[in-house]
Amino acid sequence: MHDRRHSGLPDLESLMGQFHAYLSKKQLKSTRQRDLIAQKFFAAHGHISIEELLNLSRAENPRIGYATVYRTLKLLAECGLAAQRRFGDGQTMYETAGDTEHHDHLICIECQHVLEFQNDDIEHEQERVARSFGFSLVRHRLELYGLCPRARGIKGGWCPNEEQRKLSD
Amino acid sequence: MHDRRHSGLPDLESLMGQFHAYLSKKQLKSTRQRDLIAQKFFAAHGHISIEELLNLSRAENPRIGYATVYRTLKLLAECGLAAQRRFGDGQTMYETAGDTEHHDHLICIECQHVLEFQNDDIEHEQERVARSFGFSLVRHRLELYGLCPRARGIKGGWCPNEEQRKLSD
DNA sequence: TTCGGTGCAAATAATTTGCAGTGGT
DNA sequence: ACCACTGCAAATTATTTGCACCGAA
Repeated sequence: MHDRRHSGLPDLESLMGQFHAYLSKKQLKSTRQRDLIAQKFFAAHGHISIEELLNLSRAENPRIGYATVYRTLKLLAECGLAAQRRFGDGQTMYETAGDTEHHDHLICIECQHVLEFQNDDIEHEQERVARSFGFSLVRHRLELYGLCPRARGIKGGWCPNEEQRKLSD
Repeated sequence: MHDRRHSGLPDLESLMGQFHAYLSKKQLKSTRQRDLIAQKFFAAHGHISIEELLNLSRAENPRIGYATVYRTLKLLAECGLAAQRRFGDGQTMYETAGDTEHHDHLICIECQHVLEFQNDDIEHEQERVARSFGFSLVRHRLELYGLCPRARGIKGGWCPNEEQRKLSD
């Protein structure tokens, strides 16, 4: 149902390629900083905040500043490679938005973590709704908020938060 | 399909009642300012920004300040009567979120206007997805972005923007 | 060599908070 | 009367901008 995520994903090289193509089309320049930030961003291919991205980038180049991260992310958004998202109260997050791939979000309101999923039935139904109003559908956003098994009090229940921790250690 | 908006909506009185119930349960006080802001908010029962709400409230009581509006909206959100929403880049918007009623959004990316709709098939499928991850679903947000008939270039096409204007005159 | 890019610090914008006085209960 | 609430202004936080210097084309 959603393992598309792990196969058809554009690879880093192709994403960087798209980015560079956009820059040169607009007569803008490729710089170390932009490349570094874009690579970190693509590598994280999930949800990342400006601050996290800054920290990742500073690990390799400590002199990178907030402004450059903001500016680079704005470029990435312009060329459709990043999408701005503002969940609950927290900071603004960005995510990769390759054309081929789309996912929706399932968010635990207790541990705050975010799972991605994809469901074709929902997508089709959305198409139908839009058509029924005479609209042509361009894009959408679907976020489900709920409680993960752990938060629901299921003992030994699985929690996306911890899952994530395990993966990143 | 969406004329439910004009029938089953909780009325102002009932909404104010829920608000007051919440306040007294929490041993908080009902004040003129809170009542005024809440009423303006419910009356607008669509999407409204802090600033718009402040202006509406100031029309009746010019001394209302931003802080009070923020604080009141936070209370309304706590008791489930308001929901914070951050669309594109603009300001944060709030909308009424009565328990009985739920709607999703269909937004024209050209004329910026927002239609509400409700589709049970999608709702059910969302439930199923959440369950398949072991989540219990609490609430969701669905926004469809597209082009309205007019924007698609259909001559004489219908445009939610103008529709709205007609209704509110 | 030429502009656009970068880093920093200062500017803005959005939201929150401290406090002295006001007002529900 | 008590303690929460309000309005204001100051504080915080997130994001943008101005500018002198740097570096890709």
